[in-house]
Amino acid sequence: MELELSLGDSLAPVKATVAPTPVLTPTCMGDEEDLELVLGVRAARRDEQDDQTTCTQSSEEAMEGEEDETRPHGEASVESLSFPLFVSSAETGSANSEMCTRGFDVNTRPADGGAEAGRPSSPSSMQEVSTRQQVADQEAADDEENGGGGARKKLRLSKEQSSFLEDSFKEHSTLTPKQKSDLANRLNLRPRQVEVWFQNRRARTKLKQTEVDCEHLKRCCERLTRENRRLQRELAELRGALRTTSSSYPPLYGLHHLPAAAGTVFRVCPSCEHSKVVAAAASESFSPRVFAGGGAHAAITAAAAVSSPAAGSPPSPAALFGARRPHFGPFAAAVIPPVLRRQPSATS
DNA sequence: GGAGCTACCCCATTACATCA
DNA sequence: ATGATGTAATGGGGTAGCTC
Repeated sequence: MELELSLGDSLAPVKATVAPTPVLTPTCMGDEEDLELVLGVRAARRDEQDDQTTCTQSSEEAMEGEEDETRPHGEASVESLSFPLFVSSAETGSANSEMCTRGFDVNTRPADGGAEAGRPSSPSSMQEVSTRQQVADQEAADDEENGGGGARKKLRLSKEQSSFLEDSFKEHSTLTPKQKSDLANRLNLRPRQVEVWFQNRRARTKLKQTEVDCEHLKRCCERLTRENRRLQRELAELRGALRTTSSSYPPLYGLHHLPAAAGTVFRVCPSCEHSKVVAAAASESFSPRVFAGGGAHAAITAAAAVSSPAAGSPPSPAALFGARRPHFGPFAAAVIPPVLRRQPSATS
């Protein structure tokens, strides 16, 4: 037995199986607890990226040459901030302790001459050139160490770095190569680190959103369960009334005096007892009116069509799938908003 | 058109740092 | 000291653009 409900100002009807177990479609959104599910996670596509700069490790050396020109000296940027990371090892924990003991900071872009160990950038100095070489050598040695099965270094970004990345993420949750290299330059990180940070940040956003969605569906399910119980009670009462009245009146004409609800039609198929709430009132609570003898499945189907959204607009997925696929688990594929899933390219 | 390459993404997982 | 938590980093798999 199915009930098609329209709860409140719900945008889409909610189809729920009445018995034996309440099941709901994941379309139960749009009520007063509606949540904004659309996130601009995938704002920038590759085809929008005019800058074809490659940002892999291997290309970082290629970028070094232009670094000093692209970096906005004197501009208000994170670089102009006094990073604890670059100034003192006291606040950044073991990573900087490692920096002290090993002579370089694993949090900074090693081959970058910009800000090593608390020293402001002075691109033209010979000392820096020599330091760069040392850093590059150290990086190479470090890479060997990692490749040789050494422990993976765990880096902690400074608060300034994190907050700057956070601000960038608020503006755009994906990166163009240019944005990536700019951020890497400003924060003295490797482009790969910036890229990974954005990936992890998107994952965290999605996880949080999933939790919110689950919570919403849980509330939705609880409400529908309550509604389901209430409707079952009413159904039982109506069946009792039907039996009572049909014993004293002819079955086709005996039900007009039953309580009516505003805007709600409740049809019971006499042959199979397949019933459906056809059009619910704006209010969630209603008392069904029973039409006996209206009876054929065709009538019910037609009535269900009436309950679909505005004429001319396509029927809701619940209405479309209802006939063929009456039961939806609460955590079907549609639980994850499609916008958060990988979207096909417009060109494909 | 298809193969190869590159870059990017998501996803699951690992590994480390920090905290209670 | 230890388990829980947060998160940087890694690796796999998929997709798209480009070149040959």
